[in-house]
Amino acid sequence: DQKIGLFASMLGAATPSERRYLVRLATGQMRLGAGDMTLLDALAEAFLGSKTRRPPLEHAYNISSDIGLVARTLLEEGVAGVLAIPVTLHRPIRPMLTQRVSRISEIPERIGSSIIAVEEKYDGERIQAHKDGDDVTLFSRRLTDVTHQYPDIVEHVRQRVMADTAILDGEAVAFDRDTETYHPFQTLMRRRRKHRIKEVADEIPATYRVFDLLYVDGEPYLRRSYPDRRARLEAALSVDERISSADRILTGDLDGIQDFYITCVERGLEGIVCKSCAEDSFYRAGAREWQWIKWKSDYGTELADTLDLVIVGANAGRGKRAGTYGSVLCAAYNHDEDIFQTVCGMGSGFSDADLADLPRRLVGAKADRQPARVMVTPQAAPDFWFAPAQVVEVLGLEITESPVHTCNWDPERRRGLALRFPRFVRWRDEKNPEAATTTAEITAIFRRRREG
DNA sequence: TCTGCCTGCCC
DNA sequence: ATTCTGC
DNA sequence: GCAGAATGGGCAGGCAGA
Repeated sequence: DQKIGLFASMLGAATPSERRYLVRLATGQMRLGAGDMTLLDALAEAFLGSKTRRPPLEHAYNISSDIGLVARTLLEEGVAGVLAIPVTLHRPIRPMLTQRVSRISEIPERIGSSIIAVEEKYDGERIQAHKDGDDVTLFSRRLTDVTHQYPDIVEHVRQRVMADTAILDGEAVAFDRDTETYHPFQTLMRRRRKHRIKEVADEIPATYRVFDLLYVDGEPYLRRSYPDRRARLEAALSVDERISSADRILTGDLDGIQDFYITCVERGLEGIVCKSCAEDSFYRAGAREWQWIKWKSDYGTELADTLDLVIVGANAGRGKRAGTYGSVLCAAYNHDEDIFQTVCGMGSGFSDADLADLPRRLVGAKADRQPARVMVTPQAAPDFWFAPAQVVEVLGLEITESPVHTCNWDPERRRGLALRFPRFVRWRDEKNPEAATTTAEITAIFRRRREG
């Protein structure tokens, strides 16, 4: 009520144009067209005369993650001051990201190194750990402080990193000792909490798989080569069951990459990350460049399972999709019951032309209310309903358990199955809705992966 | 007090 | 996360 | 190729309303 009163008085005092932006702010509809990089361009333009002078500012930002600090330092001390901003413990470094390719054979072509390190890729949470004596801070990929969420990792970094100060980069995962397999990502995410952290940490212990070293014993390591950083990392780690460096191989060719990839997938891992071992294989904070390339099982569609799903609903688009559909609700066919059960929404993978085409394709199936043969939970209920008619090919990474999608719905557990990372591939106009992928087939895919 | 919806942040 | 598009 | 902005599933947690 306090908030409402305050906001009401702000709206009352505002001009019509101000009101528009206040409402957009409150409803999360604000689009600035300016992210952090555009802000840095603006700083360079304003204080250094041209946005071509962004690089030193960008570097300081990449190692400090604090655009306010960069701006303040630039104003007070000029470029020299910005260049002197050091890597600082407990101030996160922007994580280096991985590039993607559409064929695995592109990896050796683009990586720019004859020797390639191939590391396991884990489906967990990216964690940057700062060790400052006994004082440990953990940061998530988007640099929020998650120290309190992982008391077990804090303790392991404290005890098993044999350096007084260090910054590590790695992945928190939930490894099940009994089955010798990694828990699904969803299980690890139960650790993202404020309360009852201790109990859940005991129930789902985290393992820290470290793959990089950015700073050690007072020295920044960003501009050392990957092989040097890795060697120093291994020297500093006193490995045990809950903290270790990422498993990897070194290879010189595509066959080596492919072999390791296959063993990773067979062991239930998400994929691989290939890393350049060249002289200039520095840690490029904040960058997504060709020194690191990832490969996951859904990238090469030949091996991946694509699903043919039926459109049963759509949601109104926002922003640049305002006025048309932003996403569609997709369902599989339950042959036994002759009904359609939802598997995912889908709004990615559409070109602007596909999107423009959507209303025309769907208009004939438009329904006033939920069609009788369509089963949907309240959380997944769409803005617009369609009778099952249009079939579409959908690509995704994997099938997961779902509290909102009704495919293979278990009324006892109130859970169905959903597709993770769904995206549009193409229309399947020649298919009838009853020829879509069945809920039984999706269930089989889920079980096959889950039970090896 | 309990439930459902919405947001924020992981991927 | 994935994907598309304007610059 | 970069930067930005569309969009996905899921979990925890806060808050409004039953």
